[in-house]
Amino acid sequence: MKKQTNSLSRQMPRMTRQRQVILEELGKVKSHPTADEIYRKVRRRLPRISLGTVYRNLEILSDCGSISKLDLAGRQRRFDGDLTPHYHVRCVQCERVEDVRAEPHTELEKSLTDATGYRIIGHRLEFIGICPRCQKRSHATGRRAAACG
Amino acid sequence: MKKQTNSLSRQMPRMTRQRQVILEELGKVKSHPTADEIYRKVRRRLPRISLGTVYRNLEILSDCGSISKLDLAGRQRRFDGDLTPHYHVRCVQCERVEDVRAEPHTELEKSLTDATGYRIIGHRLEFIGICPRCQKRSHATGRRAAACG
DNA sequence: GGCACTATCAGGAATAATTCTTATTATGAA
DNA sequence: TTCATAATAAGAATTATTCCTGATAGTGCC
Ligand SMILES: [Mn+2]
Ligand SMILES: [Mn+2]
Ligand SMILES: [Zn+2]
Ligand SMILES: [Zn+2]
Repeated sequence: MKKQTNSLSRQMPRMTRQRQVILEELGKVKSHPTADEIYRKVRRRLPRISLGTVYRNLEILSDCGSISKLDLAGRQRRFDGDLTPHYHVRCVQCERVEDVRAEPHTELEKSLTDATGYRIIGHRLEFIGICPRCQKRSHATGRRAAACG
Repeated sequence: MKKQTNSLSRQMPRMTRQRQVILEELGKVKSHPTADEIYRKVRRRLPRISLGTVYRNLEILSDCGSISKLDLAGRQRRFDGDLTPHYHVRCVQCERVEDVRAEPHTELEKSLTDATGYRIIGHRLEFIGICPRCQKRSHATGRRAAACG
């Protein structure tokens, strides 16, 4: 329903305290936090910040190319401070999202223009699996399917 | 393209009129409609149906393997009556989603278990581009953003 | 410093998609 | 028919996100 904003389409505006802290907190983690996870982290340093400010600044930082907004499966948006091109793997049980270090498979896009008529500008590849933690737990308990960690 | 290990995990319950019409309407189209698009179609035949019933039955039909629930980018869920394995391409401008007829690239999943520790059960590959219709309409804005989800 | 101008803020309302609750109705077995 | 169960319509609730508003804070100019 929303129009897609072009990446790098916005000049970096002034770096406010809130924006700085959001950027720092996102840089600290290897996970791929949602807006409200970032909000909780940032609030420890800026207790008066609002969730709206977090959303707005994540959008701004993403627009000017300082962070990346992930478009993964699931209803909640996730953000990534790591700008190098990489894929992700998601645990179906605990929803954890981790990096997959691999060369982008640009060859996948070959010949698709002919096949579809679309001008192909990219692709999203996301692996689905069960993380080591959840594998261990399902062996141990033999049941349970949510909220690990 | 998640493997079909746990589809059919629910036995098909009785086929009600509402469920039947939802299935038929989804079977009619080549597009990948959202729940409310299906709701609008179905309502022409069953004007008293509720959106909640559409959601509930799409869930049930998907659980028992009669349709598939797509896990694409974007905040709105889409459904597909076509159960054969295939990929999709999404137009960034008009959000249209169309099929990509291609062999599943199962080789992508090779070696990921070693690299990540995850037990890989599938992958989701979605191409991003501009559809022929939107190419015609757009003003040569040469955007080039390789999005690797 | 004082002033205008603008960006950003906090807080909360609004929106959108989806799920849940409740009272009612349909189905089918005994 | 009687009864238990499954499914329904309607709408409330929830969740994630965006938008609005009035207040505040940074910037350039005098
Ligand atoms: Mn990452
Ligand atoms: Mn399809
Ligand atoms: Zn896990
Ligand atoms: Zn298009």
